[in-house]
Amino acid sequence: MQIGDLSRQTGVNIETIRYYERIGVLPKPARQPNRRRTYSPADAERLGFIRHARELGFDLPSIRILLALQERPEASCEDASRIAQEQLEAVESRIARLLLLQDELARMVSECRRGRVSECRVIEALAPARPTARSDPSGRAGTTAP
Amino acid sequence: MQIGDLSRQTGVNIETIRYYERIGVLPKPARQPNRRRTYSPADAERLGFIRHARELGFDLPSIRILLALQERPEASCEDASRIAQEQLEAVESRIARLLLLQDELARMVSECRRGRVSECRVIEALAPARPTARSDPSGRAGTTAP
DNA sequence: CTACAACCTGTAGCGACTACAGGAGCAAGG
DNA sequence: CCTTGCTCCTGTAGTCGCTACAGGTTGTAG
Repeated sequence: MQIGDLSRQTGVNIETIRYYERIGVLPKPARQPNRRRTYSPADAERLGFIRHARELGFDLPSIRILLALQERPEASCEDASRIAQEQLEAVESRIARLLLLQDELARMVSECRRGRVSECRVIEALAPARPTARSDPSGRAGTTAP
Repeated sequence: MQIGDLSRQTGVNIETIRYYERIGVLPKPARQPNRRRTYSPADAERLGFIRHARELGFDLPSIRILLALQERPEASCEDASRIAQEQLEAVESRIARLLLLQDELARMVSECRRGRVSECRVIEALAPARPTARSDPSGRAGTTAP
């Protein structure tokens, strides 16, 4: 099977397949005499694994670890479950954060009376706390973005 | 106020501030004789606006539009509410997607008995449909045996 | 024979930053 | 005076996970 077949079979873009090979997430495949890549069903399985993991939001370093584990059936799956646990927590916190955003955006949108910018809740809600008469230029430090 | 003060006041990284200037999201500030950038409270407000919008997930092109609108109080806020509406929809669909992931990940993690990789639900769940010891996997997209 | 598809390599671009090299300016302390 | 240390400067390159292109070769069908 050559790269186009693999691409169709797994739904992964050809360029992405070559990219995965370049960064070592997929092994270098055998080549035909004309230098074209040849893949086995095992390669397709591996790529399917990668694809599914990407869809679940795992990053490529994590996927590397999961792939390495997958090849050692007798190893403990401690690492795998830790990675999945971390991913789950990351997803949960993203959800929590997005729910807050959703709230704020929904409020913005629903309160916008579609009049002039000067009365627009969307714009207003984005503006930082205004120095309404009183200024606080003490530059309270502290939270630098991580 | 110079760039470090602005950074502390808004919580935006110094490098990011310069980046925003480079791409024209922040206007080029006045300079002191020693070439250092000087910012006004209005700049801080603008940057605060940008930061908040970024936190809400707006991309920089959208933010550019919102900033331009903000400066024209008499304009209609139609664009602003449309952008916010789109952002809201994007957030909603991201939430929906993440809830599905959360489900799948939670199932993975909870079913993992922390034994060997060969029995690990995490790894198993990521693998694509296996041919489970079946002979003749001829079904798929004109593949030839390797 | 010609057209076209599929493949090849290598490089550059995306978005939104972040990091670093290598230097300048300035205040305080010795 | 000189050093130390801080902030700032410019310019460039790296991050992540792709995606797109240029410019070439090979294979296949009509």
